[in-house]
Amino acid sequence: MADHRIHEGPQPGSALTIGARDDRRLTTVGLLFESAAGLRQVLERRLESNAGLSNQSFDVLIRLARTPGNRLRMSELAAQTTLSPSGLTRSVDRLEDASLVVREICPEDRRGAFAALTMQGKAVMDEAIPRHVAHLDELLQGVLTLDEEHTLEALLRKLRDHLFAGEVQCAFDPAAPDVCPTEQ
Amino acid sequence: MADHRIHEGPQPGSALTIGARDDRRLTTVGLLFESAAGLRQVLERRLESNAGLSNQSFDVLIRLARTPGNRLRMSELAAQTTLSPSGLTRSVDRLEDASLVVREICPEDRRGAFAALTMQGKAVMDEAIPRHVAHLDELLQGVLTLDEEHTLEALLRKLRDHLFAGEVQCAFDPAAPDVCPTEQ
DNA sequence: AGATAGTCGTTGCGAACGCAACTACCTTGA
DNA sequence: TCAAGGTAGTTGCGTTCGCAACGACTATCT
Repeated sequence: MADHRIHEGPQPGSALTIGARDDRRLTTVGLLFESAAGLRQVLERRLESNAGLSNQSFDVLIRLARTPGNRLRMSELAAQTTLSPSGLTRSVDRLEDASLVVREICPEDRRGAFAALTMQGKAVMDEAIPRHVAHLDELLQGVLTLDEEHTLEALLRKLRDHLFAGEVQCAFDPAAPDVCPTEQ
Repeated sequence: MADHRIHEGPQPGSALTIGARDDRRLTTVGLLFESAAGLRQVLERRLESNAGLSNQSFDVLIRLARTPGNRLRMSELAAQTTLSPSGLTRSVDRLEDASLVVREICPEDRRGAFAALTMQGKAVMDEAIPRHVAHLDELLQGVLTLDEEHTLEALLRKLRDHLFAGEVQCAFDPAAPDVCPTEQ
């Protein structure tokens, strides 16, 4: 059971029959959402029991852990995580309550603030990251070949870059789809 | 700006340097999450202004719209959407308040309930779905070739099936990774 | 038939989020 | 120098969600 999760093709009798091409795209984005949601769910479960961290907290922490100096501006962190400024504020509040992160004032811009990993936060991540990676390996073992993983990564990167490029650009010219500079 | 959204490789100086292979997988899942989040955000914005629907409501409604009879058991709907039973209850509550859906009792199992599209709900979806598809086409136009889209779909399907198969199986034997029957 | 266990859906509760409004600060230009 | 406008981050408020507990019903077993 638990199959036919998504519309695997519309029923011919339905009054809402959709063209096959349209349907394919609908299915693809459905798969994207389901994959992300499924992965998130599995990872969150394990992350919770391993380190007592939500997926969201882990996302913030790993970006700090992987930044030289282990600190990042709040705005930078908000941009990197898919979180609104207010959402990030609360998230950092929680991490600060848990003594994993501290806020540091920014000397050059006194409006700004850094979120910085504490010693304890670093220790937690030093343990949590390898576990997380191991879990990921275990989870993805045998699903995709190395080639397929590379392909998937490349396609997703293309998609993501396009989506966010379009978003940034809308301020200037919504009609120009691919002018925005991308990384690398 | 708005680039380097995700860790595009760890800094060599970082104390938390991670093996390159591990890093790649971390990046891939990061891309998966970001793509889904980005797409969700863009679609939601448009969906909201076009039909006054949240992405979540649309997800429920489209599954009803594409089912013969335009009705589905609550539990079925909960399984199809990535929503807990309680989450689905509230969602259907909202849709019922909006007169897009009605609950119908299930004669064969008097515990159960159907969620069924109302006339108005069907009318809304008859208009919303083509718009949504058009938006999707516009959004994805020129990002991926047809081949790439097919490849992406196939890879995502593999991934999703594996994730959910593992989830279901855990109840029986967590060590057996690919016994669960899949669709098609 | 009657007791027990399991399933379907709903509700109380607390957690997390986004939006809009706000404060504090920086920047630009007269 | 000082005013006007923009930016960084926080907070009030409303919304949505999942978990756990519950009531209603069904299935199973004796």
